[in-house]
Amino acid sequence: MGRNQDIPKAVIKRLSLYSRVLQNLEIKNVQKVSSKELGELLGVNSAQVRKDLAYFGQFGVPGFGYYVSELRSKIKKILRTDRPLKIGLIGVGNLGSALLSYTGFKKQGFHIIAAFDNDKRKIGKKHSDIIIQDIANLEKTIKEKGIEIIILTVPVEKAQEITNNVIDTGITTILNFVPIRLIVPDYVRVHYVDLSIEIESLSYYVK
Amino acid sequence: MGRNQDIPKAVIKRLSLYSRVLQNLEIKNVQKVSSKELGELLGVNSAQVRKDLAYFGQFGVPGFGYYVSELRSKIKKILRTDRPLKIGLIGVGNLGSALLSYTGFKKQGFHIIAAFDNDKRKIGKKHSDIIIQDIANLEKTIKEKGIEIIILTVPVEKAQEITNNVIDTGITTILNFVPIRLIVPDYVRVHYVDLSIEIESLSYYVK
DNA sequence: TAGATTGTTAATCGATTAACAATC
DNA sequence: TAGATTGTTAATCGATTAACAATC
Repeated sequence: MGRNQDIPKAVIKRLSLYSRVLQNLEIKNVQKVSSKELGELLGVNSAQVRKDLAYFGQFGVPGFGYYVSELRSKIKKILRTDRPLKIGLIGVGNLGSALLSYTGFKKQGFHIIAAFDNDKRKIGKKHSDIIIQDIANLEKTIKEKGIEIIILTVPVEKAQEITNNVIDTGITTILNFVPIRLIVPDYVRVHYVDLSIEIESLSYYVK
Repeated sequence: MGRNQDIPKAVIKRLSLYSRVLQNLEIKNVQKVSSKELGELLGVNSAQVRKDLAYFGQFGVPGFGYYVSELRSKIKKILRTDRPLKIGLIGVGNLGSALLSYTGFKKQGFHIIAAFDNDKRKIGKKHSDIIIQDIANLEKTIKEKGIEIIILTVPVEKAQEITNNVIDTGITTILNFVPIRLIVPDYVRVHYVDLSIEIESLSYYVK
């Protein structure tokens, strides 16, 4: 399972961006694209596009460029988004319930298939086609449904404890919206989305 | 107004993180902190902490460290979050309304003071203490209320057009949740929060 | 074939880390 | 004073970009 840990995180993020741009080109029925064009659409250098792809193999035709849909499907395979991703969400508060109903995920083929909370008033209620479950069922449901990624939108005070529980179930990939640095073992990957930090660092650039 | 454009974006983001960690230390009544301790709390090298701060001046006491609350207030001054930030939000859909009621912003002292939509059914309705306004009033309200930052949560198809309108009002800082690269003049700063890209790049690390 | 663009190596650039004199 | 930690310069590391032979 230990996949090439040595590929820079920035490369993986750009791969996702390439994938989306290629999707847009596909919709427009564009057949071919060069690294130069792809780079321009994303604001990155053409050499970087080629180098990013070179980490994973050879996908282009010298003198020609890349076949749009072929490249896209290969990138999706690399990212493993060539199949439905099984996502669970913990903490159905403001942000959590917004993410549950966020159509942007569905558009990209990402489906949240389970949601958990500890609030008795929420448990059992239906939200965007899924029934909110008691967090006590976390391990059972994660295993039954084969959930691979957990989105964390719980209160700060509970975040570390719940993270520990999540890791105990065998989950290794977490998207954390809670403004706290989680302590996790090396093999667990946490990506942080910190809305306040985004605002605060934008503030510096206010004219 | 042209502030030091040459300070790396990563430094500004870390500054926001330092600020939050210092806030937590303040709450715990910790008086002093060294660059080593601060670095450990954030997973960065102590030399980096010192170097980041050195961009802006000398804040420490050799042989001693930094006074927690003094350092924090100086960082807040640099980031200009030592005063209430005036934020407007455009697009009161799922994500937009979640951000309106997101308590995390308020906790950090960031207040969304205006929200806009073009849906007649939403306009005039109250949401988290603010009345949703017609987007036709964008320029007027931004100027009247002195809004400095715009959060964009509109549908993809309208994002570029609305961005153009926003820029026409004189706004130069945008937090964009719409999964599209916005075309803006050089003096405008756009930060992107792209939830699908976060999921897609996490997918690569699924075991 | 001539033209174009890839894949890849070498050069450059920038950011991170180490080291240490200055100093509290 | 001795010990500790800053601020800053120099060394290292890694990522980006340029250049070009290979090749369609």
